[in-house]
Amino acid sequence: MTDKTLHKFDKKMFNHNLISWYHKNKRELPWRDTNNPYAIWVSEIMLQQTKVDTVISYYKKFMNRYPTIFHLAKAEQQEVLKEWEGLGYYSRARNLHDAAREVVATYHGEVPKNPKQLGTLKGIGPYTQGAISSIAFQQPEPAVDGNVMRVLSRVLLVKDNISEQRTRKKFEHIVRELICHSDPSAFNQGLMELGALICTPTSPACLLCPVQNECRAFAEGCEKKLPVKLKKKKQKTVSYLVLLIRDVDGKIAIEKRPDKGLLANMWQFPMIELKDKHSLEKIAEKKYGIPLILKEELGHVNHVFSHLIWDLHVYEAICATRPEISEQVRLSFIKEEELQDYPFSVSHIKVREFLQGKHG
DNA sequence: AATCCGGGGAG
DNA sequence: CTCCCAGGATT
Repeated sequence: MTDKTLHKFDKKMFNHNLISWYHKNKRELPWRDTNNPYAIWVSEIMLQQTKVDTVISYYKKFMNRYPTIFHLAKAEQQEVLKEWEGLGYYSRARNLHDAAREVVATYHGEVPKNPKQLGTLKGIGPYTQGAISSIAFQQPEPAVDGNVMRVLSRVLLVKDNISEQRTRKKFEHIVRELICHSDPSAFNQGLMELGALICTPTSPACLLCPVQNECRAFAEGCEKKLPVKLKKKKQKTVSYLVLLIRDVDGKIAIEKRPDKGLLANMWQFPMIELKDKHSLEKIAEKKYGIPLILKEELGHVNHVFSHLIWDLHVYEAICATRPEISEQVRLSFIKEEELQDYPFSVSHIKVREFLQGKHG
C-alpha cells in the first residue's frame, strides 16, 4: 500500500534545516564523542524511558567500570544491578548484561552490524536496533521513538494514534523514505534532539524551530493537538509497612526479591503490604516467622517503619522448623556498612538513607 | 492488543 | 496530591 504522507513534502529542505540545526545546537553528551558501538548501545539502553540529565552520571560511572563489552560480560549480575541502582527499569540492566555475554560468546565481542542480528539481542527492540545501526554504523535505519513520532506527526500532520503499533511502523516507513543517506546518524539524532529541545510535548518552541517552514501542524496552528495518543492506563500505588529488623548484635535484615516481576533480583528491607491493618501481625508472622508488635503511627502510611530487635539464632531455629521459609525467601542479616554493597530500588534507598542518617 | 516494568518532573 | 511520559518483554 502506498502512503501519501510525503506527497509534496520538501524532503531536501527539511533534511538540510534539520541536520544543520543539529550540528549547531546539539548538546555535548558523553556518548556523542564516540562511534564505539558498545558505548552507543549502553547509552541507548539507559536512555529508554529516561531523561538525558538523569542518564549522564550513570553512563559515565558505568563506562568507567565497564570500559569494554568484555568487562561487562565478565561482571556478576548483582554488580551490574548495583551500577543501575536508582535508574529504574532494572530489566534493562539484566538484559544488557545477558546480551553482552551473548555478543562475547557468539560474535567474539563485536557488536553485530547487521540490524537483524542486533534485533535478536535481549533488550534491543525496533527503536534501539535502528539507533545503534544509524548512530554507530551510519546505516539508514529508522529509529522511531516517542520524540520522533511527536516531531513527525506535527511536521507531516499525521493524526494516527501513536499508541498503536502500526503507527510506529508507519513512521518507520516514512523515515526510510526521508532519511539522509549521507548522515543517517545526524538525521535520527537531529529528530530526537529537536523533540527534546524544541518540539516538546506540551509547549513546543515553534518560533525557534529550524523546520517551522516545513511544518504542516504549525501552518494550521494545531501543533499542540499532536501527536494523537488515545491510551490511558491508571497505575495504582500500593503501600507497604517496612520492617527494620535487627539482630541483637546490630545487623540489619534484608531480602532478595524473586528473579521475575517487579524489581527482579533487587534487594529490599522486609515489608508487608499495608492493606488489612488488623491482620498485619498475623501476615508478618506467617511470612517471616517473626512476631511483630506494631506501633501507633501506622495510620500515616508514607514513611512508617516498624523497628524491632530479634535474635538471629532464634530466627534460624524457627526457620529450621518452617519449610515454607525456604532458602530463597530467607532474610539475610548484614552489617549496616554493607548495605551499600547491595542493589536497592529508590524507595529502599530512601529507607537506607533514613537508617544511615540516624547515626551519620 | 493489552499489560507490566520505575522513577522523575510538570501542573 | 495527580497526571504524564514511553521502549521492550510478556501474556
